[in-house]
Amino acid sequence: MRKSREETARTRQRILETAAVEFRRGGIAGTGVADVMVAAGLTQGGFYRHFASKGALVKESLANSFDALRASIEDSMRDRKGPAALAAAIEGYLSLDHRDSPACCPFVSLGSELARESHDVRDAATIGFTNLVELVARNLPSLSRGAARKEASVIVSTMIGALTVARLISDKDVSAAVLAQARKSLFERVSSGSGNRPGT
Amino acid sequence: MRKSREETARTRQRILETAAVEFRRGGIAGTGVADVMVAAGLTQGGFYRHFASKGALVKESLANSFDALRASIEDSMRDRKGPAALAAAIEGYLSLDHRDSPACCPFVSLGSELARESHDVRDAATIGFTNLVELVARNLPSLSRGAARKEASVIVSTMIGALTVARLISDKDVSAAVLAQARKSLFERVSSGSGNRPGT
DNA sequence: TGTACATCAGTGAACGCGCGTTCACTGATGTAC
DNA sequence: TGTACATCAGTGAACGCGCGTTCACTGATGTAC
Repeated sequence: MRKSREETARTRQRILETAAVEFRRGGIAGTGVADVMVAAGLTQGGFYRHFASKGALVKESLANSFDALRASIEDSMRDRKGPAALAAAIEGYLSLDHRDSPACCPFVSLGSELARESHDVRDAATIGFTNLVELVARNLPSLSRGAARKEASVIVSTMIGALTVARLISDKDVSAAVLAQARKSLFERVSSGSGNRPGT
Repeated sequence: MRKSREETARTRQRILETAAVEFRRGGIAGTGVADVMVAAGLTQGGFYRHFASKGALVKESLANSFDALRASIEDSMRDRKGPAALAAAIEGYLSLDHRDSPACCPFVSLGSELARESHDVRDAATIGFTNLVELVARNLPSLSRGAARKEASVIVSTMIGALTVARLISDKDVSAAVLAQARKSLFERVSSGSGNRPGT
């Protein structure tokens, strides 16, 4: 039953992409190697032909998730720039669809679990967060580079916090209101150009 | 080895308080009944004299954690009022000490896990969040009741988001910077009284 | 180009291990008289 | 108030079960000549 090199590479990629979604859906601790393999249409025994351990899969699939998040936000900005690009990104990120998606932002779907992961995984998270901050800062042209980064850090923190809260709350009205208020506040913040006097 | 009624009640309370800390330290999925019992100075067999299941312990101990969070924030406000009270609360919440504490805010230490918990637990989380929003809103006297609640929802979301990010990031400088920028932004936001024009 | 053999992707069953839960047992506490 | 018995908090071992990982096996693919 040996497969060709190309098929082996495709299988590995399929496991990786399946895992990225399954970990976000069920949590890292809550998703087993067998769950991932069955979801990828395989049996668990074959897993170790592709990865050395569950930890290796976690590390690699999360790095992919962070990249995919950045790509998804860049995509939501399309060819807009400045406040219009940020507004589009915020609208998509703080939407009910994103909240209810199994492929939700990894900082939100895995936030508290990531804090207990290996240094490797948390290094990938650091890069992922820094990339998001850069992406937002690039669209705050009225601020200096340093000030834009600081402002962007707060904007991204608010987005992650609001979506985290919206997902864990059981009351659908409160949840939708948390998203709506964060959207409104961030819209005003990015359109006023500078938020509330970021300095130094 | 039967114990008196008072001692039984004290033991139950001890298990509850131990569990509240252990779940926040190691996660719900990552903390076993035996871990909690050993940390409480007991053996695992005795657990079921006090609780029907691990789920029942989770529900009850998390409700306690949400109450303890409110009490802790109220305590950090002491007898201050308005912006001064909020500044004190923000400073304590977004501190390095709080970030590194095993008894960290449950919305942060368990955020992504809570989204997958039972409706009961998430109901408790809804009440816990609403209570924090009320506490903050009460100290925004320049705004109408409704506007203050909306503003408070964004402030609390930002606090939770910034602390979540600060905990999962491996780079200590970036982590400290995320907290510092959120503190600065929120200080300005609460001292200006209205943030950025909350409406409706 | 064709043949013979080595490789290895994937299967399905098995392995320890730790988990939540149960249980027989103990002896101090609570209750009935 | 004192006595006899029932209750039950806590112990320590055991139970299934699911997990991550390993392994013998298969047969198609890759390689050496």
